[in-house]
Amino acid sequence: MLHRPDPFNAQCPTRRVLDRIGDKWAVLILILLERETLRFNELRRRIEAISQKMLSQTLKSLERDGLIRREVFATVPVTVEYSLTDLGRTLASTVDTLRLWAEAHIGAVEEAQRRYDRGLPAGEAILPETALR
Amino acid sequence: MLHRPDPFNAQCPTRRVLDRIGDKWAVLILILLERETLRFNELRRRIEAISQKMLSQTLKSLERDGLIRREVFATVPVTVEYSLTDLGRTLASTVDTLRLWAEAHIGAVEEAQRRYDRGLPAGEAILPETALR
DNA sequence: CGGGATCCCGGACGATACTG
DNA sequence: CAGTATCGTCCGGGATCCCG
Repeated sequence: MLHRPDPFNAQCPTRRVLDRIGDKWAVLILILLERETLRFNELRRRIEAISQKMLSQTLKSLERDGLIRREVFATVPVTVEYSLTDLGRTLASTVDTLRLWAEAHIGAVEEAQRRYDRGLPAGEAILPETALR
Repeated sequence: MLHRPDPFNAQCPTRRVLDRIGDKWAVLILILLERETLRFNELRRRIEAISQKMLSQTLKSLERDGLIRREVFATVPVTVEYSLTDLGRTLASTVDTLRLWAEAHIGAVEEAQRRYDRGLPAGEAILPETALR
């Protein structure tokens, strides 16, 4: 690579990758598939409130990125299984730490929100004007 | 907590936290602030293509979540500095591993995309019908 | 069952102008 | 400098129908 990746440059490929990770549905799908291979409607049932359109669309782009594998079995009716590729597995484990963070710190976040909504006092100092710069 | 967090439940708070992380701008801001304290327009310049509206909006919700701290200095014109809170720092380091993943695997992702766009051969097996289930 | 195609709405987002 | 306010647009994504 001729120039180092810069996610803050709008054109940089790593920025696009970051944006994809930023997809809320993609994150949930990766976390689920890290645990087990699932079929389309199984994913649909597990991820509450996702529409079939978004599921199908998100699965397709994850497949395009080489993160998940799509296997079609010629049964009637047809069966389609989704699983992580090796590449996808490396990402999924990273993404799962985000889930762990969320579960561990959800309390602190909610408390911060309540304080902020009350009028953001407490914890945040009001700076003296002596601190001019 | 009475019931365990379930990010797949649309109402679960951890799901909302995950969605916030899913915010593309939030991720970039956290990564930048992990490195150093920055002022509003400094952030604006560094994050290419962000509008002042989105920056202001994202900063506000990050502050509300207790992830960043906003400090106003009574200079003329006024100076505002943004920095991570302790809570924000724990998240930022996790998020930064995503950036590292993106930089490390961007090549593999782009190659997968090219293959997919060519007609998704190579690597993906066409299953024999004998594998009926 | 696992989607694709179409229609359509609301909210996200950008551009611009104004202010303390 | 660091925002807020207003407006207008665009498109993400839900709903629905259909098909192999």
